[in-house]
Amino acid sequence: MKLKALNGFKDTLPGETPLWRRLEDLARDVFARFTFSEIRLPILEKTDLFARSIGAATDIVEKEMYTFPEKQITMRPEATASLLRAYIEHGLYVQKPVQRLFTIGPMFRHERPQQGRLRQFHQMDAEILGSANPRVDAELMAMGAMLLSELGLTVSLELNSLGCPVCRPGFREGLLVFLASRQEALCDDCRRRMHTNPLRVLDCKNPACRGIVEDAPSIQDHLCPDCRTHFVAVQDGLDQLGIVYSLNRFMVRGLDYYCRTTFEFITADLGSQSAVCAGGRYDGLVEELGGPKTPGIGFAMGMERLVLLLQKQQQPAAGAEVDLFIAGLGEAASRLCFSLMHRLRQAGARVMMDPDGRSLKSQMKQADKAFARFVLILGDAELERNTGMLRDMTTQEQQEVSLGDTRMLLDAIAA
RNA sequence: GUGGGCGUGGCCUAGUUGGUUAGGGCACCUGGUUGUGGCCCAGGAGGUCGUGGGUUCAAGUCCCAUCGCCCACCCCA
Repeated sequence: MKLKALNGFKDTLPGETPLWRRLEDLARDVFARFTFSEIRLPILEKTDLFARSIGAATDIVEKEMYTFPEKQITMRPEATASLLRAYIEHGLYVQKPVQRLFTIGPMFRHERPQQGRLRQFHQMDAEILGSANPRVDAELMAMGAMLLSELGLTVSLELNSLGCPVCRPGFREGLLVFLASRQEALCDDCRRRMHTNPLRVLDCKNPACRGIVEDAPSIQDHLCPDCRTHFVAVQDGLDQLGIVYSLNRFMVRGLDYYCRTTFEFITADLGSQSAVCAGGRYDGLVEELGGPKTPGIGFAMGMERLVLLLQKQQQPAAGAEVDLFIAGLGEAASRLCFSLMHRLRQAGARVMMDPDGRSLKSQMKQADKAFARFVLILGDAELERNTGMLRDMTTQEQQEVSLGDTRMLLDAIAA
């Protein structure tokens, strides 16, 4: 085999697209209930946009981006940066005080692929811009929870607050002191992480590190009054909506722009790629990118991960995608079938035929495999009378119908 | 970037201590009386055994290299 897709890039074959459709359709429906509007964004942006928003020192920006260096442009590794760029560029903030936006599409990161992680992957992103009210934090999480629940998935919600520029630096220093005192016992990665991003040590999966981190200071005890109030109110909002969650003081974010509320919906069924939806607040980011001071919060859902989970649950059999299969016997009949098929399609029916005019038995088999609900058989006998034999594939009943009036035929197969 | 595993027709796979035309299942095609599906039966098409070297009288089966894929770490959705 010579030509193949690139490593980490996958075709979604016809057998899988119904599941993707179901996911997208339900997501659009739930987002609509929460009065989110769709925004569609380009895949290429200036490299600088991502460096400034995600953080120049993050792994994503340092080594995982698909960049055309000579042009200084990059294929987006996530959607929030692009969305905020569009928000600022088009002055959406003057149109209404609070914007609720979602976008669905491919993202690109040059990582080593593994289960639930591709180089081209797809996310559904939802963002609320223009309100710092903890109520919208709860609302956004409720929306994620509703979608996941209606997909039939069992996930748990974990919540934390990362503080803000007022309180986080102090916590970070305290944490650093603590870690330095125990660094002999930390894993190699964490000794390195201590200096690049000490908060990351908190969610190291190494058992030894986990044990140490148990005794580390908690961000939740070091929030400034404003962040503390906000955090409490977020929890109150979740409680009001009946959203179950658990506090996780070890959960941090990989991207630089997050502050205050952070959350993840976690599954136990996907190996190490356990987060199917993650997000948080980023109150300083719009301003950082040159827009007005605007609070914001959002989440991203990994669609491949959701599809993997959906595939693990029992799937109902594929429904009929064909209303009518027209089986013609002989060239003359096939000619008639061809034009009849087109007229029925114009009238809205889903119709197919065998272009090669195989045996009737073969055509019946094809109709069966296509889950056609009806087969219309046209042979010499029917030709003479301008009729067709209409067979209901589920009841096996047949009746001769006139071809003179397509309306009647349509009614027959619509029943 | 670092580990581990695996590469046999479209898909899943059997292939003994290297030995005659590489088997099977699914899917596909054609039939099983004259114009009829889902079951069953028969027949058929489809494979340079990832690739390139090497050892050998002989390699899918051993050795080396190379490419590819998967899983895990890292990171993240």
